[in-house]
Amino acid sequence: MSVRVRYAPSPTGSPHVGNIRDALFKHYFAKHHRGVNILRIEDTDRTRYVPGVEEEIVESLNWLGIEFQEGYGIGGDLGPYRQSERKEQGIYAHWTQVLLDKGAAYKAFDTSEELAEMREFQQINKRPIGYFGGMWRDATPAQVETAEREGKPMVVRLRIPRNETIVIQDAIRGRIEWDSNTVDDPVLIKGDGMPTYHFAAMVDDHLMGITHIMRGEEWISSAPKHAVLFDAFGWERPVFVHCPVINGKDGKKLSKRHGDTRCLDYRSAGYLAQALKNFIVLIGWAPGGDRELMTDEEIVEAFDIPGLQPAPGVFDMEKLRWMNGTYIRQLSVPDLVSAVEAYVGHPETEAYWLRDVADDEGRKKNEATWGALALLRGGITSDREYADRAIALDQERVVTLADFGEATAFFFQEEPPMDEKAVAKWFAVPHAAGLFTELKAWLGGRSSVTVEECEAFLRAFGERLGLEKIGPVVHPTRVALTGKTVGPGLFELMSLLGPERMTRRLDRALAEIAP
RNA sequence: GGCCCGGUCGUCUAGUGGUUAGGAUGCCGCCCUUUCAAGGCGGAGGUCGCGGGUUCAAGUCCCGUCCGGGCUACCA
Repeated sequence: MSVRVRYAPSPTGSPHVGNIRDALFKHYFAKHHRGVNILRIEDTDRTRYVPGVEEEIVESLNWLGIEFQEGYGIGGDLGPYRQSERKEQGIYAHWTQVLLDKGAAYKAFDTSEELAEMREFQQINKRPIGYFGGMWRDATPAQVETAEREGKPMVVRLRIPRNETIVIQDAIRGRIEWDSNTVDDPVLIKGDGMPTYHFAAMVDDHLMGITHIMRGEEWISSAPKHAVLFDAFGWERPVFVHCPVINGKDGKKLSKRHGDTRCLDYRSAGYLAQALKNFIVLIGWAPGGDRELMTDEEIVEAFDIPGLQPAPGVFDMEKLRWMNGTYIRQLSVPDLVSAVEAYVGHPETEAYWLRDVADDEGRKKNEATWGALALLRGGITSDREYADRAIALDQERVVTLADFGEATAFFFQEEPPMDEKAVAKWFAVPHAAGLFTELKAWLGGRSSVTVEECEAFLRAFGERLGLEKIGPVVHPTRVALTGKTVGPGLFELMSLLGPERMTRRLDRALAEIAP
């Protein structure tokens, strides 16, 4: 039988890394088995519904190249793929009635106050907390009829069998069992007529032919309810695959301060989709052996249940940064420049760096980052070839796409800011003025210089000075030309800057030495 | 409180009874070198949560225990 899985987000907020990892596992699992991945929107909680999130979910998924063969926005024979629409079609009402007719579910008319009271009582008496029947599980038809006539609030609950052992077979953890007396009767249909996750997801999973219920391990506790539901219908249970979750550095669920960033913010921050995917898939899954850097094809080939880890993992930002850097370095120059061009040109990039942040220092840094990026964007429009070559020169020196702003800034600034300490150190060497003057003279009249010519000139100058190492010649020149002590190879950068720009910068340096 | 899941360097992990417990990241050092990176080489970092067993042999099997986490909603 062909594998069918589903990614079923609730549109209650922007997709974060945890959600995306879930989607990623299903994507690779389906591809590995040449099966089907379905996108289903679970919008049964109207109180938490956030408009516009569906679009962001789709955009996040598209950015990462997570594929679906069926579902919301794609289509398929088993739609609709949005649960609120399925509810409108009466799908859940129909299957609720089936359960009611079988006696596998029952109507309950407790008020929320009564429920709260019940829980309080259970807490005080140290009893298991939950709905284990109340007065409605075994109410007579007459009592139910009266309650309905009085218009009391009603929910439908699943009748969990008592005094039994409920066993599920988890594909990662093996056999898991519960005393059915510790499993309470879950609500299937809420007071507003909407189905709960427990009901809608399981009914849809069956109707959509889902073969593997892959989900986070936080669902293990509800698994017996779901198993009982499948059994009550007489449906074959899918394979349960409870995947480990991603935790923050504190070992707890991912939170804002621990890297649970909005998925698309990684794009805005300059991460490559492929790097993020490779990194995230490796949390909670390993291909065996020492493999880490993998192409998408290799991951598809290797991804399967045996590599899934039972223990949750921690999101390590530093390792993501390393991986992103190696992915940037692996890009061909044409691919690199188009990635950078797309990045600086994306409206969300600017919005990301310029958005409100609480601390002052952080905001200033972000503004500076965007300032440099905007400079690069301007450079690309005014002289694309020049900009592209500048980008290529910094490929080895960045971790994210955003780093290209700062790294290439001096190429576009008419008067790059000078690092004062560097000026103090390198403009003070005795040969500085002579070096700049000679270089200027050498440049005079030329329209361009090659890397080799620059190197030859500076080496010759060094030799005339009797220098063994070329450092004392290189460093002052670098500072004069870029204002900085770090950056791409000096000869390469000189060739790209060209005689005109260099001459102006040398004039400025000379003025600095002897005002 | 109850139920359930988990536990190998800080972190991600390899490991399926016999390995000096391996790799990656991060950290430190050296080399290369015009700087910073990148790259190469090396180092520190693990009593495999702990305690008992079983076995000639245990990270690997069994029992107990501790710690962490999840659920305990008419949220998902």
